[in-house]
Amino acid sequence: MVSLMPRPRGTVFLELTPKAPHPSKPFSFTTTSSTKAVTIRIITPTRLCSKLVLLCFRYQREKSCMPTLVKIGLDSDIYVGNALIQFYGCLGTLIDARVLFEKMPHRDVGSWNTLLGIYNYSSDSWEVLILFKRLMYEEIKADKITLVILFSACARLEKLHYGKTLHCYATKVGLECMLNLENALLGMYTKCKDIDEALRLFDKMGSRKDIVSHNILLNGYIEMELVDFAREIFDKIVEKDLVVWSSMMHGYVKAKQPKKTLELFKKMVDTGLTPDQNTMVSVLSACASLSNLQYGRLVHRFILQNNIRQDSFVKTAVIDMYSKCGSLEDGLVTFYKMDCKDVVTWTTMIEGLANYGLGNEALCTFYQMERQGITPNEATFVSLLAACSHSGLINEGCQLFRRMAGVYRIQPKIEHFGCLVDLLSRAGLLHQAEEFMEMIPADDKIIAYKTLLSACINYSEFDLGQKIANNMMELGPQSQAVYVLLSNFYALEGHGLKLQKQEET
DNA sequence: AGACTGGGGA
Repeated sequence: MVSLMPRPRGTVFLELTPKAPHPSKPFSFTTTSSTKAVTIRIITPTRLCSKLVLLCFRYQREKSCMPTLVKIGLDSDIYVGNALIQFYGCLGTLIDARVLFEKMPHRDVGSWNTLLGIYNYSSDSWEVLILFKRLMYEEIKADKITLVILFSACARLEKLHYGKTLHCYATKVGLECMLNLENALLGMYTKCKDIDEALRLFDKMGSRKDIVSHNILLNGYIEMELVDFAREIFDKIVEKDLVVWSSMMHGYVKAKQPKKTLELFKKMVDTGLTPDQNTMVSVLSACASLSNLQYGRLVHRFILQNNIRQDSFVKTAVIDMYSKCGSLEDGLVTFYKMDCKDVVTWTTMIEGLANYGLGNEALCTFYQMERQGITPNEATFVSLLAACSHSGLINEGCQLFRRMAGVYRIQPKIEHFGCLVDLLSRAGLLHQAEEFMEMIPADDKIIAYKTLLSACINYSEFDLGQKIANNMMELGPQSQAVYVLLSNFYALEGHGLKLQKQEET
């Protein structure tokens, strides 16, 4: 009836045949994965099917193996349908999920929630809002779970106003005093940076507040770069869990206080908690910004010794740590050993190579990435252009810049413009760089001008430098660094003019 | 029975 065939590389194939066991006859099976054994008792074919699907899902989520559903021959009902929607969603085949949803003869609010949930999970929050409209139109009664998903979607889209409207709706239907709904709401307010509203809600929640509520606020402060406020909340939490520790450690990484991250890490381990992969990413990142290879190696060894799962986040952080700590070799070894590299992993490696002045190797890595069908993003091009700039690959850099907009439809940002100006300036192609300035939006010009003016100083290009200096002055008052640069230029220009006059006489 | 709230990498 049911065959569960473990395949190499952790794949589990499930096959269900049309003839299900007799409904009255209990049916059970046991399966083992590398990490866990699961036993399920199933009574009806429907539940059998639905449980199997969810089992697949759990495997998927724990990433212990990749499930593939081969065939379901049972007549589907609403439960099977809901479970299948969920399953397809987790495999990332949203279209299948949607087709199934539309085909279902009967849908309950759970079906809607499942579909909303997978769109939300796949970061397609717009679709969540569109579907919600339809849900209201079809007069389905939204429940507390629907609203939780919606608040989460609003948070991601930073749709504060819409979220507030939903908040009123929740109050009206008497759903506002449920903890996880309030937490979702709190998350929405913090992610939309309405800290006043978040604090009001936080106070209103009174004793209902749990560790999740505190952590949401803590992360809100970190996001707003108020790491000391975050620390206050952190210190107030008596029984800190892994998530809270990780949040605070990440907060210090973000606030460029990596030493405090490492301090906290020590403290956390002393309290007897075993860190997980999320924690380790922040610790590795702290080592990277400290460029402390010794500590970095220690942390890497810690991960191996404690059997902490190395997912792509951890491995990417390891690569970054080794590259930034001066051991590109170790970074490369980790990189080549990885089998599922995503765009961030590739970008990290490209950046590592670029910083070692290995421009051609960085480009080769990029072409390899393209061949594997990974789509580069903004950050990838920043690393690539930096690689070209550091290695003087002028043609390649210009070509990549064109490809970024032409092939990948990525709007160049100041980082990209900066790299290209840098590239041209270093090569002494100052006039070309100046022409290029016209493409840069006014708000971003000053940074590029700084690069260009520095280059003018290096190449003693006084005329062009004068023009650029005038342009910079026209942009209005600037930071001190700009005036220092300008005065350097004028000092040199004066000096240069004197030299020229001496030559003339 | 299932759908939902807090942390991570360039």
